[in-house]
Amino acid sequence: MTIPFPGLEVRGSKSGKPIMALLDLLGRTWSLGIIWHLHSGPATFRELQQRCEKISPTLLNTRIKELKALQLVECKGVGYQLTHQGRDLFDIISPLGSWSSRWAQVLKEDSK
Amino acid sequence: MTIPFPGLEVRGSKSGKPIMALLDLLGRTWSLGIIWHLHSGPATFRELQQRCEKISPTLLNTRIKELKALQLVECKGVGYQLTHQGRDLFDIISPLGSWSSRWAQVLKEDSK
DNA sequence: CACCATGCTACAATATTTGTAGCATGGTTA
DNA sequence: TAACCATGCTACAAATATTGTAGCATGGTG
Repeated sequence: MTIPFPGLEVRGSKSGKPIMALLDLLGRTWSLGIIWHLHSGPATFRELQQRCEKISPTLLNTRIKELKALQLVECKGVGYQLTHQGRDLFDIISPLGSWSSRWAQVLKEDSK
Repeated sequence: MTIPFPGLEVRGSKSGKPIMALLDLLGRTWSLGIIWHLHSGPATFRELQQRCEKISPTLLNTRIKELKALQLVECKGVGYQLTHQGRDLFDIISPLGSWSSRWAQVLKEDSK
Protein backbone atom coordinates (compact mmCIF):
# COMPACT_ATOMS: atom_id res chain seq x y z
CA MET A 1 0.00 0.00 0.00
CA THR A 2 1.25 3.43 -0.74
CA ILE A 3 1.55 5.94 2.05
CA PRO A 4 -1.56 8.12 2.22
CA PHE A 5 -0.09 11.58 1.78
CA PRO A 6 -2.53 14.47 1.88
CA GLY A 7 -2.80 15.83 -1.63
CA LEU A 8 -2.56 12.46 -3.30
CA GLU A 9 -5.22 9.96 -4.23
CA VAL A 10 -5.86 7.55 -1.38
CA ARG A 11 -8.10 4.62 -0.69
CA GLY A 12 -11.56 6.06 -0.59
CA SER A 13 -10.95 9.32 -2.36
CA LYS A 14 -9.33 10.84 -5.37
CA SER A 15 -9.86 14.32 -3.99
CA GLY A 16 -6.54 14.71 -2.21
CA LYS A 17 -8.34 16.14 0.81
CA PRO A 18 -6.23 15.81 3.96
CA ILE A 19 -9.07 14.26 5.93
CA MET A 20 -9.34 11.47 3.41
CA ALA A 21 -5.65 10.69 3.67
CA LEU A 22 -6.00 10.68 7.44
CA LEU A 23 -9.03 8.38 7.41
CA ASP A 24 -7.19 6.04 5.08
CA LEU A 25 -4.19 5.98 7.39
CA LEU A 26 -6.14 5.53 10.61
CA GLY A 27 -8.32 2.91 8.96
CA ARG A 28 -5.34 0.67 8.38
CA THR A 29 -4.90 -2.19 10.77
CA TRP A 30 -2.95 -1.18 13.84
CA SER A 31 -2.41 2.49 13.00
CA LEU A 32 -4.70 3.67 15.76
CA GLY A 33 -3.39 1.00 18.09
CA ILE A 34 0.20 2.05 17.59
CA ILE A 35 -0.60 5.69 18.25
CA TRP A 36 -2.64 4.72 21.26
CA HIS A 37 0.05 2.53 22.74
CA LEU A 38 2.85 4.97 22.06
CA HIS A 39 1.11 7.58 24.13
CA SER A 40 2.14 5.82 27.31
CA GLY A 41 5.75 6.61 26.46
CA PRO A 42 8.57 5.81 24.06
CA ALA A 43 9.12 2.19 23.23
CA THR A 44 11.65 0.05 21.45
CA PHE A 45 10.55 -1.95 18.46
CA ARG A 46 10.15 -5.10 20.51
CA GLU A 47 8.40 -3.37 23.34
CA LEU A 48 5.94 -1.74 20.99
CA GLN A 49 5.32 -5.17 19.56
CA GLN A 50 4.45 -6.39 23.03
CA ARG A 51 2.17 -3.48 23.80
CA CYS A 52 0.26 -4.31 20.65
CA GLU A 53 0.08 -7.93 21.81
CA LYS A 54 -0.32 -9.54 18.43
CA ILE A 55 1.10 -7.41 15.68
CA SER A 56 3.53 -9.12 13.34
CA PRO A 57 6.96 -7.52 13.03
CA THR A 58 6.44 -7.20 9.30
CA LEU A 59 3.38 -5.08 9.70
CA LEU A 60 4.69 -3.14 12.65
CA ASN A 61 7.61 -2.08 10.57
CA THR A 62 5.37 -1.14 7.65
CA ARG A 63 3.13 0.97 9.87
CA ILE A 64 6.11 2.61 11.54
CA LYS A 65 7.45 3.63 8.16
CA GLU A 66 4.13 5.17 7.23
CA LEU A 67 3.75 6.97 10.53
CA LYS A 68 7.29 8.28 10.29
CA ALA A 69 6.82 9.47 6.71
CA LEU A 70 3.70 11.28 7.85
CA GLN A 71 5.52 12.77 10.82
CA LEU A 72 3.39 11.28 13.52
CA VAL A 73 6.06 9.02 14.95
CA GLU A 74 9.81 9.42 15.19
CA CYS A 75 12.70 7.29 16.30
CA LYS A 76 15.04 8.97 18.76
CA GLY A 77 17.55 7.62 21.23
CA VAL A 78 14.93 6.27 23.60
CA GLY A 79 13.04 4.41 20.91
CA TYR A 80 9.91 5.14 18.96
CA GLN A 81 7.72 7.95 20.18
CA LEU A 82 4.99 10.30 19.07
CA THR A 83 6.09 13.51 17.40
CA HIS A 84 4.56 16.81 18.36
CA GLN A 85 1.96 16.28 15.67
CA GLY A 86 1.43 12.73 16.80
CA ARG A 87 0.68 13.97 20.31
CA ASP A 88 -1.73 16.53 18.92
CA LEU A 89 -3.52 13.79 17.07
CA PHE A 90 -3.60 11.65 20.18
CA ASP A 91 -5.10 14.50 22.14
CA ILE A 92 -7.99 14.57 19.71
CA ILE A 93 -8.69 10.89 19.90
CA SER A 94 -7.95 10.41 23.58
CA PRO A 95 -11.59 11.00 24.62
CA LEU A 96 -12.32 7.73 22.83
CA GLY A 97 -11.07 6.04 25.97
CA SER A 98 -13.82 7.23 28.26
CA TRP A 99 -16.38 7.32 25.48
CA SER A 100 -15.84 3.65 24.81
CA SER A 101 -16.53 2.79 28.42
CA ARG A 102 -19.89 4.51 28.33
CA TRP A 103 -20.61 2.86 25.01
CA ALA A 104 -19.81 -0.54 26.47
CA GLN A 105 -22.19 0.24 29.33
CA VAL A 106 -25.04 1.00 26.94
CA LEU A 107 -24.41 -2.10 24.88
CA LYS A 108 -24.44 -4.14 28.05
CA GLU A 109 -27.70 -2.63 29.27
CA ASP A 110 -29.36 -3.16 25.93
CA SER A 111 -28.35 -6.78 25.69
CA LYS A 112 -30.25 -7.57 28.86
CA MET B 1 -14.14 -11.11 11.08
CA THR B 2 -16.14 -11.23 14.22
CA ILE B 3 -17.78 -8.08 15.48
CA PRO B 4 -15.57 -6.39 18.08
CA PHE B 5 -17.88 -6.24 21.07
CA PRO B 6 -16.50 -4.61 24.20
CA GLY B 7 -15.89 -7.34 26.71
CA LEU B 8 -14.77 -9.90 24.19
CA GLU B 9 -11.36 -10.68 22.80
CA VAL B 10 -10.66 -8.56 19.74
CA ARG B 11 -7.86 -8.09 17.28
CA GLY B 12 -5.07 -6.56 19.29
CA SER B 13 -6.23 -7.44 22.75
CA LYS B 14 -7.58 -10.23 24.88
CA SER B 15 -8.40 -7.82 27.67
CA GLY B 16 -11.99 -7.08 26.69
CA LYS B 17 -11.35 -3.38 27.31
CA PRO B 18 -13.88 -1.23 25.47
CA ILE B 19 -11.20 0.98 23.95
CA MET B 20 -9.58 -2.04 22.35
CA ALA B 21 -12.84 -3.12 20.77
CA LEU B 22 -13.30 0.41 19.51
CA LEU B 23 -9.81 0.64 18.07
CA ASP B 24 -10.32 -2.70 16.37
CA LEU B 25 -13.59 -1.50 14.87
CA LEU B 26 -12.30 1.88 13.73
CA GLY B 27 -9.16 0.29 12.38
CA ARG B 28 -11.14 -1.77 9.90
CA THR B 29 -11.18 -0.54 6.35
CA TRP B 30 -13.95 1.97 5.78
CA SER B 31 -15.38 2.08 9.31
CA LEU B 32 -14.19 5.60 9.89
CA GLY B 33 -15.11 6.61 6.37
CA ILE B 34 -18.66 5.37 6.75
CA ILE B 35 -19.14 7.23 10.00
CA TRP B 36 -17.57 10.32 8.49
CA HIS B 37 -19.75 10.23 5.40
CA LEU B 38 -22.94 9.49 7.28
CA HIS B 39 -22.53 12.62 9.28
CA SER B 40 -23.65 14.71 6.34
CA GLY B 41 -27.07 13.08 6.61
CA PRO B 42 -28.95 9.83 6.13
CA ALA B 43 -28.21 7.87 3.00
CA THR B 44 -29.55 4.88 1.16
CA PHE B 45 -27.29 1.92 0.62
CA ARG B 46 -26.45 2.99 -2.89
CA GLU B 47 -25.91 6.59 -1.94
CA LEU B 48 -23.60 5.64 0.88
CA GLN B 49 -21.72 3.55 -1.61
CA GLN B 50 -21.27 6.63 -3.75
CA ARG B 51 -20.17 8.83 -0.90
CA CYS B 52 -17.47 6.30 -0.15
CA GLU B 53 -16.46 6.38 -3.80
CA LYS B 54 -14.90 2.96 -4.03
CA ILE B 55 -16.28 0.65 -1.39
CA SER B 56 -17.54 -2.70 -2.64
CA PRO B 57 -21.16 -3.56 -1.79
CA THR B 58 -19.96 -6.70 -0.07
CA LEU B 59 -17.82 -4.81 2.37
CA LEU B 60 -20.25 -1.96 2.81
CA ASN B 61 -22.83 -4.44 3.92
CA THR B 62 -20.40 -6.16 6.25
CA ARG B 63 -19.44 -2.87 7.89
CA ILE B 64 -23.04 -1.77 8.16
CA LYS B 65 -23.88 -4.97 10.00
CA GLU B 66 -21.03 -4.38 12.42
CA LEU B 67 -21.93 -0.74 12.98
CA LYS B 68 -25.56 -1.65 13.52
CA ALA B 69 -24.72 -4.42 15.96
CA LEU B 70 -22.59 -1.93 17.87
CA GLN B 71 -25.36 0.65 17.78
CA LEU B 72 -23.50 3.33 15.93
CA VAL B 73 -25.63 3.18 12.80
CA GLU B 74 -29.28 2.41 12.30
CA CYS B 75 -31.58 1.96 9.36
CA LYS B 76 -34.78 3.96 9.53
CA GLY B 77 -37.24 5.05 6.90
CA VAL B 78 -34.90 7.63 5.39
CA GLY B 79 -32.03 5.21 5.03
CA TYR B 80 -28.90 4.59 7.04
CA GLN B 81 -27.95 7.15 9.64
CA LEU B 82 -25.89 7.62 12.73
CA THR B 83 -27.51 6.70 16.03
CA HIS B 84 -27.26 8.97 19.02
CA GLN B 85 -24.13 7.14 20.03
CA GLY B 86 -22.82 7.33 16.51
CA ARG B 87 -23.22 11.08 16.55
CA ASP B 88 -21.44 11.28 19.88
CA LEU B 89 -18.58 9.34 18.41
CA PHE B 90 -18.53 11.59 15.39
CA ASP B 91 -18.39 14.63 17.61
CA ILE B 92 -15.22 13.29 19.15
CA ILE B 93 -13.50 12.63 15.87
CA SER B 94 -14.82 15.63 13.98
CA PRO B 95 -11.83 17.83 14.92
CA LEU B 96 -9.80 15.50 12.74
CA GLY B 97 -11.12 17.51 9.81
CA SER B 98 -9.40 20.75 10.66
CA TRP B 99 -6.46 19.01 12.28
CA SER B 100 -5.74 17.18 9.05
CA SER B 101 -5.60 20.45 7.15
CA ARG B 102 -2.95 21.85 9.45
CA TRP B 103 -1.10 18.57 9.28
CA ALA B 104 -1.15 18.70 5.48
CA GLN B 105 0.26 22.24 5.70
CA VAL B 106 3.18 21.13 7.84
CA LEU B 107 3.95 18.17 5.61
CA LYS B 108 3.92 20.50 2.64
CA GLU B 109 6.26 23.01 4.28
CA ASP B 110 8.65 20.30 5.34
CA SER B 111 8.84 18.77 1.91
CA LYS B 112 10.18 22.01 0.47
C1' DC C 1 -47.18 -6.34 -17.26
C1' DA C 2 -42.90 -4.00 -18.55
C1' DC C 3 -39.76 -1.01 -16.44
C1' DC C 4 -37.00 0.99 -12.85
C1' DA C 5 -34.40 1.57 -8.61
C1' DT C 6 -33.21 -0.42 -4.52
C1' DG C 7 -30.84 -3.53 -0.98
C1' DC C 8 -28.06 -6.91 -1.13
C1' DT C 9 -25.57 -11.69 -2.30
C1' DA C 10 -22.15 -14.70 -4.95
C1' DC C 11 -17.79 -15.57 -5.95
C1' DA C 12 -13.37 -15.38 -8.11
C1' DA C 13 -9.39 -12.20 -8.24
C1' DT C 14 -6.43 -9.38 -5.63
C1' DA C 15 -4.35 -7.24 -1.65
C1' DT C 16 -3.30 -7.21 3.13
C1' DT C 17 -1.94 -9.35 7.49
C1' DT C 18 -0.04 -13.05 10.20
C1' DG C 19 3.25 -16.26 12.04
C1' DT C 20 7.52 -18.23 12.23
C1' DA C 21 12.15 -18.42 11.39
C1' DG C 22 16.16 -16.21 11.43
C1' DC C 23 19.87 -12.65 9.87
C1' DA C 24 22.82 -8.83 11.07
C1' DT C 25 24.48 -5.62 14.37
C1' DG C 26 26.07 -4.04 18.74
C1' DG C 27 26.78 -4.55 23.32
C1' DT C 28 28.04 -7.57 27.69
C1' DT C 29 30.22 -11.03 30.10
C1' DA C 30 33.42 -15.04 30.76
C1' DT D 1 38.49 -12.84 22.04
C1' DA D 2 34.85 -15.59 21.87
C1' DA D 3 30.52 -17.21 23.42
C1' DC D 4 26.41 -15.03 24.71
C1' DC D 5 22.62 -11.80 24.65
C1' DA D 6 19.03 -8.48 23.00
C1' DT D 7 17.79 -5.61 19.49
C1' DG D 8 15.82 -3.94 14.86
C1' DC D 9 14.26 -5.86 11.24
C1' DT D 10 13.58 -9.01 6.75
C1' DA D 11 11.83 -13.29 4.20
C1' DC D 12 8.23 -15.70 2.76
C1' DA D 13 4.44 -18.82 2.69
C1' DA D 14 -0.18 -19.36 4.78
C1' DA D 15 -4.27 -17.27 6.22
C1' DT D 16 -7.60 -13.42 5.95
C1' DA D 17 -9.70 -9.38 4.23
C1' DT D 18 -11.20 -6.52 0.35
C1' DT D 19 -12.50 -5.57 -4.39
C1' DG D 20 -15.02 -5.81 -8.64
C1' DT D 21 -18.47 -7.47 -11.41
C1' DA D 22 -22.55 -9.70 -12.23
C1' DG D 23 -26.92 -10.27 -11.04
C1' DC D 24 -31.05 -11.79 -7.97
C1' DA D 25 -35.12 -10.52 -5.39
C1' DT D 26 -38.33 -7.11 -3.96
C1' DG D 27 -41.19 -3.14 -4.28
C1' DG D 28 -42.78 0.64 -6.55
C1' DT D 29 -44.68 3.27 -11.17
C1' DG D 30 -46.54 3.94 -15.64
